Amino acid sequence: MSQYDFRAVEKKWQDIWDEKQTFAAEDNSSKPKFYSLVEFPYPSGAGMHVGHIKAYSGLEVVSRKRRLEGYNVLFPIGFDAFGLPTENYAIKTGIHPRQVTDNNIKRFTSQLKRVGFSFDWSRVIDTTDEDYYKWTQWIFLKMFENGLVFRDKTLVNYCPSCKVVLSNEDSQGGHCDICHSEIVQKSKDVWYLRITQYADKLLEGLKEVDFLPNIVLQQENWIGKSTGAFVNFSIKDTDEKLRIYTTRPDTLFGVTFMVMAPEHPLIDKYSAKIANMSAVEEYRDLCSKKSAFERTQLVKEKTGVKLEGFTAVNPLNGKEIPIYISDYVMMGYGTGAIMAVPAHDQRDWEFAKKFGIDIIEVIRGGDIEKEAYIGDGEMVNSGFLNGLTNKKESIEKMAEYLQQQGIGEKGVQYKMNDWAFNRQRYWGEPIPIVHCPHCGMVAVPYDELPLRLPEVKDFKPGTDGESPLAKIDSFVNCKCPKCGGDAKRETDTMPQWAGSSWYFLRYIDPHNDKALADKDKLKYWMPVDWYNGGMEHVTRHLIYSRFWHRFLYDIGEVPCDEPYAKRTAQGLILGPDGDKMSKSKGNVVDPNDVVDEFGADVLRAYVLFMGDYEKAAPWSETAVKGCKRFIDRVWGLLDILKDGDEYSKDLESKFHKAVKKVSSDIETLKYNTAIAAMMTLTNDIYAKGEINRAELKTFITLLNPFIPHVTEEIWEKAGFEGMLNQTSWPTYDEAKCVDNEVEIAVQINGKVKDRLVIPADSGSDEAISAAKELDSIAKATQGMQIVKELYVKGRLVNIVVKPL
RNA sequence: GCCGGUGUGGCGGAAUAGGCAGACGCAAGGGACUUAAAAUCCCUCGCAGGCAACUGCGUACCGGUUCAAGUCCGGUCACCGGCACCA
Repeated sequence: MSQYDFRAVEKKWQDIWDEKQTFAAEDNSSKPKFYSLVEFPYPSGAGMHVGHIKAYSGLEVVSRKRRLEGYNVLFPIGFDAFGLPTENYAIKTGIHPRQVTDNNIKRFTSQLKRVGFSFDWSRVIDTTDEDYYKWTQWIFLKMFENGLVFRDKTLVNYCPSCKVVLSNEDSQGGHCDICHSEIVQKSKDVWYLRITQYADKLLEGLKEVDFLPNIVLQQENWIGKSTGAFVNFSIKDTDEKLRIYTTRPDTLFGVTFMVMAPEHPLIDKYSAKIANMSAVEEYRDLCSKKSAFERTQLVKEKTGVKLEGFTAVNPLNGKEIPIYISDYVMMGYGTGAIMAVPAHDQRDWEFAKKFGIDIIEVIRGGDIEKEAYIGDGEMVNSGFLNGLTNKKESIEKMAEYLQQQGIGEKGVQYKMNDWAFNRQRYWGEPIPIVHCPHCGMVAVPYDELPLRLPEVKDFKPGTDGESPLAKIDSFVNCKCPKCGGDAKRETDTMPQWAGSSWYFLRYIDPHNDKALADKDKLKYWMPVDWYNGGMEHVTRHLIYSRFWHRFLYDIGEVPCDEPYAKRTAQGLILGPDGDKMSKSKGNVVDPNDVVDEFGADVLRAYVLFMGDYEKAAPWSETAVKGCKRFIDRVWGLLDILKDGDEYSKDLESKFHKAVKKVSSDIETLKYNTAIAAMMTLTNDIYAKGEINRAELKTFITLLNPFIPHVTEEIWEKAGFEGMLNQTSWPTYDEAKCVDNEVEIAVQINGKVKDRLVIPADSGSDEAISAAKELDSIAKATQGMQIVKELYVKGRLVNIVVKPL
């Protein structure tokens, strides 16, 4: 048989699949449906990365297997193309982002096709297409209509380098997600989506879906729900209340001071009452200059200023309590003020030590001279709570008391903040809102969507962080849709994450111009059965899109509350040096090079074989060759093909076992062991020296989802009918997975001494007596007392002996 | 600091439910074929000792449970990821 010409063969089948639309999903099918989704790529100028290939190859295998199992499979792809890298490239080169995006999409498409992924190419979407972002804007307006959009002037995360406001999700760790510059806090007018209103639903929804446990955990931590109580402290000589949130209301008797965030509004309101206002101003100034990073440095010492002449009253005992401002209290969480219980909170303890404030123990069990005691114990110095030892009970009792007395009430807090939703940039969806001097914020009417991005020459943001759109008078000036008077358009655009928050719905009906998707089609296809993507999206895209989808469910636009039934994540591919691949390190592997040199099948096999799918693994140039050898050996099977319409006796159980193993491994992301099992089977076949037609048929069907080109070619060359991808997945017989004979180990005191072949159905007695007949075992047990004998079926015999 | 995860040959990694540690692949060494190289095929391949049959040790470290531990329990260390003054 000739050498395998992968270039010609791969091109041939890719053209056939393309022409016949082999992998197009059917809309009105009676077959069971399977919707497998991979995260659509951002079409960057760098082209595809081997990481993309690994991310898509997992569900590619599942999708191909499902089709062979008789499912109607929707496995779509598209492009998430709005965003800063493209815009920055446009600023640098002067090429319009539209042009840049189109070029990059073209390039990505050809690269994806070269790998032979079985995407449904008739459903490709592009988030920057106006027929697409029309519906992104439509959803935004629906949210606006339902009170989920609001505008607020607050301190926000701001990237001085990108000149944009960022959400918390986009500035994790105090650094800009795009350029990694340090984030500063800036007071700005910001559009927010009220995602906190969905915090509980997002948390609850996690119980009904099949996500990897660490994904669930990360989302739970990000949402960060805590339960506790709000307490209103009176301010001495005023009618004002200082409202705080605490998770431990039961420690209220241990409060010796209060702390407010430096930005707390009460400070301005009562500046006249505060005797040392200049010192306060000085401290606030200092804080505002700190970056988010500096401010969250744990190691640094506690700082603060006592407010002179401005004190609170403990509602339980009427005691006067000093109030401080300190930047260890954040305006963005709770009420921006706390009651400090230094005996039982380490931060409060450090502050109290530094400022010489009393420390009152209310929970027994630690040494509060040395550090705060945060464990459980008996309540002391706490009036009606004294003697209680159960934390839950004392919290409950205090909360009830506060409620009765009208001083406070139970409450819930979340770490998650509302989603800062506008970006002062050009290459994004325009926010469809008009600012009218009479009517305020007015929605652009639905029938005027899409609100198109205007053509501009200059994409640079303004120096004061203003959107480039603000410079286009013809865009900005408009009439108010409500009163018809002169008005101005919002000039900010939506963040990168807008388009990807609902894209999986659009695949279902990508060309619909009446709705984001047809309801019957949504009903048939949703939810996504299996979604695979990166861990880096767990607290961003994955939470944002669940939020949007739950909102669409609440307004009756989609048929189910949770969009994704199952979510998995692949591990990174590291550079050959074991470091994360990056251009600057020069360790990036280009999938094109691999396809050129070894072929698409080799690339596909290798990314799945290289290690545990869920873990990071370094690329190895030489290991790729192992997959190349394997595929050549698979091709070589044509040379030793014999007739036969059932499995041969000596390979029968091996084939049944392989079908079983490969079938189950694909379902559990164990692609590496599935391929290993096929390699083992290949070795067995070569050891025998021949393969018959029945065996070959099963063999290449099992491998087809992994290496579709070469198996399809073998199918044709061997003279089987039709196309391999349109046949069916092999089945196995559990009874035939067992061999007639098994080799077991024979142990003395748990150490292997010998091996023995016995009939697989041997009983315990037969196995043990056969073991004892072995010379080596007879010798080892001679002169010994046999304490115990056991047989583990099909595994081993263990004889426990001790000296007589 | 808190929460998760991981730790197995020279390397990537296997190991059902507590049951033969190292499947499969890579690299390495030896051999065959070849004028030669590549490719291919065959053999060896956890460590230490021994001519050998064999013996001892071995899944990060220390201890425990068990006839039997990579797997279970207690403790320690290291690395990776997430959050990070969240009251």
